[in-house]
Amino acid sequence: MASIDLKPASNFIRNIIAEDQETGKWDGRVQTRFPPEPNGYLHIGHAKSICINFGLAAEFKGRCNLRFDDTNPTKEEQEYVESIKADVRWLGFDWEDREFYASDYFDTLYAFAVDLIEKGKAYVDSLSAEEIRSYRGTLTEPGRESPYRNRTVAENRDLFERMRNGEFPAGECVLRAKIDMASPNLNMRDPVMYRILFASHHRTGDKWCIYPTYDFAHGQCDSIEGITHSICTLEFEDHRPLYDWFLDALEIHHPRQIEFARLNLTRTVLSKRKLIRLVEEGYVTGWDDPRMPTLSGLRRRGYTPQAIRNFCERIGVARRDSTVDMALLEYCLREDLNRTAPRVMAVLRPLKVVIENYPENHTEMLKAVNNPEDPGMGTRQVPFSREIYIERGDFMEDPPKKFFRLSPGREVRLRYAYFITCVGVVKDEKTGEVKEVRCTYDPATRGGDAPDGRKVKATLHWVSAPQAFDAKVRLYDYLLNETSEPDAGKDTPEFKERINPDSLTVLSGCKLEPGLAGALPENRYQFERLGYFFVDPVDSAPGAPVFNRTVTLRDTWAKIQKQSRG
RNA sequence: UGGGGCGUCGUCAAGUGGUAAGACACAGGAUUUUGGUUCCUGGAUUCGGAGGUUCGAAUCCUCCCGCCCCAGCCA
Repeated sequence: MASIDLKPASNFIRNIIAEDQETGKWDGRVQTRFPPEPNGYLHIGHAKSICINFGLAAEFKGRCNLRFDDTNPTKEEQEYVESIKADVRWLGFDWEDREFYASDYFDTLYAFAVDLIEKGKAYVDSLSAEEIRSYRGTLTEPGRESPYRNRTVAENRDLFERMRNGEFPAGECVLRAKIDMASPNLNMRDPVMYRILFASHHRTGDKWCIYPTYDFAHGQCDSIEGITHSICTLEFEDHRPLYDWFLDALEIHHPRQIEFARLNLTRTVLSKRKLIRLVEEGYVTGWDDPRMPTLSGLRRRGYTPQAIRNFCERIGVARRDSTVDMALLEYCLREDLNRTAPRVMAVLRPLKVVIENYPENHTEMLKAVNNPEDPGMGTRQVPFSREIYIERGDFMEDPPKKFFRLSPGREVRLRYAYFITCVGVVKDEKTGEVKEVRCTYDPATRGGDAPDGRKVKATLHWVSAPQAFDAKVRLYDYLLNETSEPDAGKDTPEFKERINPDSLTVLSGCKLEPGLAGALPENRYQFERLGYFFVDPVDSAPGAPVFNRTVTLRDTWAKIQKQSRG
């Protein structure tokens, strides 16, 4: 089936590149990169960046590199590079043979540093970390120059080499750029270029005991890779003058940096720090918990790469801070799943219905359509018998005016089966709870059409009791409750107070049509009238699938109920 | 109170001097064996505010207001 790739809409980065192509600024070349730090899992905010970088490169017949910014061995691990690669691949992007690491360039970066020392533009500082901080000044006051700032080139060269040789303990000294301690831009107040870290690196092992800072590495890595458009988020805008300074001082290729606003989403968190707290404090089961906005979480929830890519195209790219409504993500998901997911009948909260005038010990097979949106997906047979299950919520003994499902005396259609009429209920004597509904059926309505043309207001899904397959189903809801503050500003309650205690509901004994016994991990289905479900690849066992609700169907009735409740 | 950004419908977002795209959400209606899908229809006399330039401004100028980022040897 044709996919639903959207035509690109105008955004300022696309416009810049298009203009560069027209003017031949980069000789028609477009080279971007997605530069994650391998210190955590990717989330949907990263997906935005991935789609921008890989998407723009593809659109303009360019290339996009995958580069790991692994300059801090104390935080980075191989496990993360593997998960990042898996996530980017899953999203549908291919970096071919262009898998790079900042650590690939450590030798070059070291040479760059020496070059700056030779040019008198870098020096070894022996101030402590605390001293450097206090010498830096504040937002409103200029900093002071380090007493070590005017060491000779020879001395700096010697000291830096000794740093590299491991002659100093961590923290003893650092290499700094000699720029301007009075700059109103704090990034220009002699930033640290190299620090001593006796940590083994996931790729270079113990080869180095000094590591470049992000600020000294990022721009040069982009330069080395011949990046034309260095796309990053807004918080790096203040660093741009510094990157420019390094590139100019080093006299090397100078990419153009373009900043855009990071993604924020309602009803969830996207900051790495908060995500870690959710995991570590046990609010979720892990980084791939289906409630998490991580790509691994969304994948396990049942999201499709196509839906996420379309979402990223629809949200646009701009420089203003914004928070996208989760409803848009869900819209993109349903749009994709509606076309592709086979329909099936499943009763989550079963209520038994006995059809009094249907023969006992009899079973017949009825034809059901697999996907009304795609006739090519064919049909299947489902069993029907005297006892069936319907959804508890589809029956009301004393219904309000707008409820038009089953209730005493009312006739409804059982999808693909018969019209049935409620003729009575059986209640628990003590609690008054409805235990069973008694109905009669009209044999003339087989398949769901009345020959006399009479209409019915509702069509219910159902599952034949004797053949029903029992399974566990998990219903997921948003991680966070709604906030009255539209934008998560300073005055919003601490996010933990907003955590939704009902983000997970586990249902067992759900009644599914028998064909689902063979559901395989990662299969997707639409449970008619309920939503889209995904067979969990971790918790399912052969013959015992566990279904995760990916997203509900749009539910007008639920909306009406919510409104009438006030 | 230093520097850097940003303010267009409830939420995203086009638009860059010629008279406010689109999407989601929302509200009506039609079709429907999923209260699903699909399909119509409705909505900013107005672009943070106030002045100014101009025949004409969301787009140019001035002032003001609000929000975000920066004081890691994190990225």
